[in-house]
Amino acid sequence: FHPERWIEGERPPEYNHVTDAYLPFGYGPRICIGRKLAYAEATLAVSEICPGAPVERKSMSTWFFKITDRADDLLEALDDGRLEGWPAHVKEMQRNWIGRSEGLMMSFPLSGDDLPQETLPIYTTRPDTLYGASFLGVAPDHPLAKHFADQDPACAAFIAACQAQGTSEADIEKAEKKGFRLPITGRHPFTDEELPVYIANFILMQYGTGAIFACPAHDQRDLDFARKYGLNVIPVVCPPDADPSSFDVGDEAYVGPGTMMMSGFLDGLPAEDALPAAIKKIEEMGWGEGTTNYRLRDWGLSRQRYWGCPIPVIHCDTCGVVPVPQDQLPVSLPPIDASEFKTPGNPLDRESTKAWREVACPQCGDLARRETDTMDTFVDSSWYFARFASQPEDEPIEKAEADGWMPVQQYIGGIEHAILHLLYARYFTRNLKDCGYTDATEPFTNLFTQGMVTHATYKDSHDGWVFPEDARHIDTGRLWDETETPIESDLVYRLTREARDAGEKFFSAYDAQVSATGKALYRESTPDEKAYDELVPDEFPILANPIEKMSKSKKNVVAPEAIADAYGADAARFFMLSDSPPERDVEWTDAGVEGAWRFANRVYETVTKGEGLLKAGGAIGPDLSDDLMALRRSTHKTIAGVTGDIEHFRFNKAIARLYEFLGACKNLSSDGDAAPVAAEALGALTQLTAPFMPHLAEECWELLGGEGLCTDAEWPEADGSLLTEDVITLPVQVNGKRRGEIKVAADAAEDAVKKAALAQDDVARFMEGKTIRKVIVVPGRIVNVVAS
RNA sequence: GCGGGUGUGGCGGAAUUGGUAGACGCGCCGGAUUCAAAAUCCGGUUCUGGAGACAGAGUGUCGGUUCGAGCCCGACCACCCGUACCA
Repeated sequence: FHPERWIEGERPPEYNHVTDAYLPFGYGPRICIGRKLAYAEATLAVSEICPGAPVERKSMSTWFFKITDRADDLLEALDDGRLEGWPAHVKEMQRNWIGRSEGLMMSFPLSGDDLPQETLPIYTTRPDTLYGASFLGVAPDHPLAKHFADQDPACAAFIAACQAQGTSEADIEKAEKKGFRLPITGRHPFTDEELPVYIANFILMQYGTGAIFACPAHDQRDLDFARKYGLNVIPVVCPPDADPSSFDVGDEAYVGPGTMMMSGFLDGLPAEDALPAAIKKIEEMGWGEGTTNYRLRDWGLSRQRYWGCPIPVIHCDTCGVVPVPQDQLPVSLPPIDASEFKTPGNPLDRESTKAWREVACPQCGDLARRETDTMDTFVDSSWYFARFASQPEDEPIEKAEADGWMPVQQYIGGIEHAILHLLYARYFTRNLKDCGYTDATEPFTNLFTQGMVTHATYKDSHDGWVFPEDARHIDTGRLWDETETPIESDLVYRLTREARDAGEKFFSAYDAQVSATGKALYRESTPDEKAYDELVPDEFPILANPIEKMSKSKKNVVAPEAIADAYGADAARFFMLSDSPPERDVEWTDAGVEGAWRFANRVYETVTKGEGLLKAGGAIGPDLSDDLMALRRSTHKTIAGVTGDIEHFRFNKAIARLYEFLGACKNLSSDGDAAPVAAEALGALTQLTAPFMPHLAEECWELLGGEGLCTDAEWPEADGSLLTEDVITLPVQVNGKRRGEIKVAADAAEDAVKKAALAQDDVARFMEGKTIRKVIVVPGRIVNVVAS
């Protein structure tokens, strides 16, 4: 990102969420688009103008990427090994999002007066149940519905009612199935029966054709609808364990496998065979064909706002949509006054930007207009990695250069990007490949989804959020109401007096139900003690709420500056890495940071004991005492362990090892023979700590007299011969329960180990009066004696 | 409803992938130091019984496989995330 290209000015408040989420201020208009790539984008965009685009739009078109054209490949790559380095759950989410289904697209011939169309195309995944059809349905915003709404006020009213309740989530949950009967019918392909046609509120225009045939016996929604309007319910699939002559559905549609019945030529077939048979028949009759349908929809990339990358096309009355010529790219946004943001709508459509908008058509030279829509920010994030791989930013991507880096070996991001960003990036990379910019099809070989930082939240009794640092914990307290039942909350906290004095929000009285009595708000000590405490008048109870993702509105963020001042940036980083595995959320706690801070101090103190040792040098002697050998083993085990843990993203485990190793270094001596051993240990401690506490490590490095920067020093390597012990401790089990342990040479023969195990006192004690059936020796691991 | 995931001490989490369950940290308890406190250091800390050595139980529940199961298999329960009148 090039700061010199940012636009100076005030951040428009209504675009807060955009700038917060993705971009440094003003990044949009000058996004670093290579000229050639921008041209490719324009071409892709121009080639597809959505036929069903809403017409109310001010600008002349709505721009889509035809991501559905690549749905199959995007789906297949999830399973064919190209994304082996991705977490299974992310792949599963993408699979669901693409939502491929095999089915039948067919048309029912319509009869009735004043028909706007002769047939009604529908989509179904259950053509096997066609004989169970009892009505046809269309979405409220289906063209057919609109046609009749124009003539019939009742119909129009029904549609309006559907649209009014449509979006509210709470409504959808309990929404009743509702329908409106149209004065037309559709002819059944197999039975020639005339089926009634309804507008139904549960049909979505966006999916399939926005129309269905309904088989109430085998679809719950259809059944609910049929029961309400007294329509036929004809079971055509009989469950394996049911009697076909008497099988009927009650209020629950049967969706399982079974045998076809009441289904003419399909009778007796298993449902899974009936499905292709029905499709084949419909195809032979010429009424429709088997198709694949996707839940995935095309990617609408145009946004009616100023902050975004301009879509580089020009609209000409004569030539139509014309791409901006390459030598005029990138298209820059016109500078505008900050006051333009105070009115809703896109400033690019206003009088003030007319001079920018009106340009000569690149083809005929007549007066034409620039596209005023800008791109979805997801467009930018879909290919930035390729841009980084080939610089400079105002030159086209150089394929050879890009392929030197692409695909990204390790991508790290939050789970919130599991679908949109990661799918768009995969799609875009395929486009880049087709345009000849890279050979990669998949952008990210390995994906790691890290967790978020969460923090406790607190609320006062008026539901106001309270800063965690203002909550003083009373760990023995619990809130009770007058009848002595615990109030739904955990422990009691009180707003500190300091916070209140500083003007922090607080409430004047606790819940009326409690404070009416003027006492008994909490009690200290154990629940079986009946002594209640009065509230201290100037302290106020607040309640702990769920631990949540840090958010300014919930007041549970921590200020990085404050943490850095109090504990240092190293401690904050160290704590976050140490507490949880990185794919999980970390709960931020002050106590945790303090622990990290203590560790930092202890490391520094320990290293002080070895001041100058690295500079002094000196070889490690051949005959070391047991203690020194033990320290060396510990050093090298830690090197091996931490290195492996870092490679596998197990930072919390790496840090646990560092704590352990610090304990081992605690009493080291740095005299005589011990000096080189101490130097080795402290040098390793410093280097292994460096990735987590870089500043501390550099201090320690200097103290030890290391050369240059710790960061630049070669990573320590573990000596394999020091990773194993000569004498090992083996646990001994009797019948699977641990009863004792023995010390044996690491390379002891099995017989010797058996002998030692059976001779062990505790083991012998548990075998008294028993016969040994078997002795299992797992070398280096365990001995199990089976006796009865 | 569907899809995915997770269940281990008071808490965050370890467990070499079938081999000593609870590493390490937080918290808590005890001790040292201090006139006192904070800080620091040392020790303890799964539960039950026992002064103790020790014994018994124990990884959401029930069952199975195995010399041996937190880990594998079957059934269930709970919670979390995603998603939805997707025909």
